[in-house]
Amino acid sequence: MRVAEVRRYGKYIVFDLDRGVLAVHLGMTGKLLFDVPANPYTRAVWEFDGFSLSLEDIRQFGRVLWSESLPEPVAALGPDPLEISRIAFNGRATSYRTAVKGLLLNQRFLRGLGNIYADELLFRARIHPERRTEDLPGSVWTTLWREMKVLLAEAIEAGGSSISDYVNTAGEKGSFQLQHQVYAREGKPCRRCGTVIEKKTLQQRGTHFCPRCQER
DNA sequence: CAGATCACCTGCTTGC
DNA sequence: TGCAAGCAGGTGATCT
Repeated sequence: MRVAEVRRYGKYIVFDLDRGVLAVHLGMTGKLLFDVPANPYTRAVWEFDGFSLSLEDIRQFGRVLWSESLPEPVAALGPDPLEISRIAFNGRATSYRTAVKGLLLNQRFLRGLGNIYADELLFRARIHPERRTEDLPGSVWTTLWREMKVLLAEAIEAGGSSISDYVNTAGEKGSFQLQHQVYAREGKPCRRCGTVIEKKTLQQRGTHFCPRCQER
């Protein structure tokens, strides 16, 4: 069995094989690591000529899918945030009726945004996370689209956000957590206006925002 | 049917 | 110090 290509597809890592497509989701605590000894959290090991690839996952929220073609849960995901045009973004956004934060986390809307980047994006766009999507004018979607591109580019440049577990395949942490404006900064002053950052639970997710910069 | 809530799992932090 | 409760980069199943 050969791996023809490895690509990212939303939060999935997709392996195109001789036969079929393998998709790995890391969940909250999953890691794909080369050449490490097995431990109690090792969930899978792929042996190649001269090296191995292990999936470690403490909380077991990760998963491995295989199908003759792109597995259905993967194929059902929305467009990639890095690729979507402004027109397409604005067009898709208006077909949902929910809190804007919930929309950003909906992988059928866009594939790949998670809790950290939803919060950071809403802060940059100065949108309150509970604002209803149906109430947001086109200009706001354009702002979200533009800020999303900038935010993700900066986060990728910094190697992502390592809160506790995340590392790349070389075992290295990212540094974007140092640039977070609101995520995990509740009780601290807003870097833009000094107001105390708040945290509340929204749709079961910790949601961080500046009550002044992001008025309802 | 879309949107909201629950459930899954383990480890670490927090508060009494 | 000890222990239980609460919380964590996510999402499929199950409700309303």
